[in-house]
Amino acid sequence: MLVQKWLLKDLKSLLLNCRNSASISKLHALMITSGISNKGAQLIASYARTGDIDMAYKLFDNMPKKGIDSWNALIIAYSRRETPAEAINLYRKMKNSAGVNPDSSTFTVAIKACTTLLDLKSGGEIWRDAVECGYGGDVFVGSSVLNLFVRCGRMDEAMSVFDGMRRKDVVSWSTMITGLVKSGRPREAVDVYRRMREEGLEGDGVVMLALMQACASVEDAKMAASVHGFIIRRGLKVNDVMVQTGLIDMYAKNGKLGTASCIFRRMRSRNVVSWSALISGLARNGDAGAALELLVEMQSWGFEPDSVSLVGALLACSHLGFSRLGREVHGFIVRTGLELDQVLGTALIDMYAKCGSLPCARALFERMSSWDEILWNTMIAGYGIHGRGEEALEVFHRMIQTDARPDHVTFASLLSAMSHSGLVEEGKQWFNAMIKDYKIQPMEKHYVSLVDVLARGGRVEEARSLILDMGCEPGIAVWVALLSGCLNHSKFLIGEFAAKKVIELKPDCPGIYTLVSNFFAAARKWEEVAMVRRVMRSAGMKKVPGYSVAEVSGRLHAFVVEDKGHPEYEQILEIMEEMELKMRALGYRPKTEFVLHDIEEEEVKVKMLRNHSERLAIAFGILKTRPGTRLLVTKNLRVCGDCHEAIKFMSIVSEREIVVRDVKRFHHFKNGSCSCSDYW
DNA sequence: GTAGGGTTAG
Repeated sequence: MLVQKWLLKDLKSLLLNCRNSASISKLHALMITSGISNKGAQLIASYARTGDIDMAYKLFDNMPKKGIDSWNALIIAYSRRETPAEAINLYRKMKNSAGVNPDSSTFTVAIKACTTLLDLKSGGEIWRDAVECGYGGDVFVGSSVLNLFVRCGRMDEAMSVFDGMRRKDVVSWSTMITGLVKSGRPREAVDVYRRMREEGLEGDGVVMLALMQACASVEDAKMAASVHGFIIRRGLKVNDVMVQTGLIDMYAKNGKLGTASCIFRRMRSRNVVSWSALISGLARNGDAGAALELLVEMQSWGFEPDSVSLVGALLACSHLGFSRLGREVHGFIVRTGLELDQVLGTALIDMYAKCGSLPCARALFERMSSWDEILWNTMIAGYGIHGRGEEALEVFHRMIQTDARPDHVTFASLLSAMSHSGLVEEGKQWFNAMIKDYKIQPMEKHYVSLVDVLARGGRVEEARSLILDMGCEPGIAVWVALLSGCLNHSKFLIGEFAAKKVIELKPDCPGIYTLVSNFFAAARKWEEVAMVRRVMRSAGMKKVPGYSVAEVSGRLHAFVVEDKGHPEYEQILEIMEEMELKMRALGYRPKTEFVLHDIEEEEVKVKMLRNHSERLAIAFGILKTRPGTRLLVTKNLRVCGDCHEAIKFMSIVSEREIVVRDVKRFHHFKNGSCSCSDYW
């Protein structure tokens, strides 16, 4: 009797404390001898918790009268054991047996099981049952079905359930906010957050994390500052690694690399995620060098890079044209046996393509085990920047034979590949197919490529009509494309029209002024040439500092214009002048119209051209390598027209293959010619 | 309900 009393009092905690199935059995036996029979559900839960699901099931099966608690205990057990399908089956079994009514936890757990399986059909069915049984407004059931819809990407359904919930707690609000962010609707996420505040609820850490992601994707500096301020004011886990990492990511994606680095430096503890967040942020926002330094530093602190940090590093290699390090990253992946998933594979393929190793890119592409849209797009774009339109088309044709759906990026890459290879008919054909067969509304970038391909082919009238028929207001890029075609084909009438539009739209980069000025010079309109210079001066435009990077013997060397600070500047000039004599003998004449300063002396202009960063980088490469070597130089702006001509001659006199990648495309210089047919 | 990753173009 005493045992029975004691058992009843503490049975729950006793059962909870049982670590293994055997000790539960002992208690179970004691319960039977003491005549306790109303704790079946707790026994089932305890057996299940220790992993003895068979015993739990046996017990359940032998129960003469199964109450809701017992059903729930078993359903929970199955859903916890990563056998959610079993949990759903059990739910259905319960529904069909008479005398039991599911309660809030039954529905919550059953719907959760459906969420794990992303089984929208069963989940919706159970949700309907819940509404029928009067649980439609239950906050737990509501949150679980909310989560189901969110995970399955059904935000509109989620929103309607959310609006119907009588009571909302922080979890339901944050599920909604997180869901909107994850499905690419950050502005609506912020709106929901505002509503939450209006209803008198404060966001917690999870909500803040979601808001940081929202700010990261829309570059809302004001919102970003207010989220950060809120975190500080509330003292909201300020030192929490997750929150700090969220802040780093947010600031980095907003281009505030200084703030991001500052927060990173002040962190008391970091993990791989925090390191990777900053590495990716730096790589994406153009500080590739800092990204790579951080990767090295990370390792010196004992953190092994994972696939995310390596993707960031590969992005940095792509930017810099650092093929040696890119290959080393690939080697590291192979050595450490890191799984080559779609994202990592894509980053590697992109790196090989942008570092000039198309065969490596293609070989890796063929060895992938599955191909998603982004992977196809990457390969198409890779051929595109190298002016290999035929191969780009071949890959595209293979793509449309699979279940991959070409998207706007696919066509942007494909059309740009057509324009870089002069495939006019194909460009037109696929532009039309994009609209008609793939139901993709053309965006400005698609128009730019098509105008480019037409104008390059000399069909400037057609290109102009296309611009005038655009559904939206034509931006500067389409006029620039038209103008370059007009310059190439000496179409001065339409060209003048385009040139005026370009000036009207106030270009913000010197290269475009060069184009306009060169066009007017070719048309012998000297007054307009002077006008362009005036406009250019008064615009006070931001001049992006140009630089070129050469990879020589596996190391990177950066050069700016007239790089007097370089330790070997004198030797570089020497070899350059030496080469120039031979180049002139072969017919090279400097195109001084590419000097956009008001300078009279021809000799000074020539000197300025000689000092362009790409030329210094190439001369350095020639100085440091043997004939026959392939040089790779990347430039952050476009290669100037005179350099383009000069490098052709440099490839002859230096007996080297010179590959220059500028912002637009690759130029392969070999034996005095370049892979691209025209400069503009 | 919990932070970081790949493709366009200039």
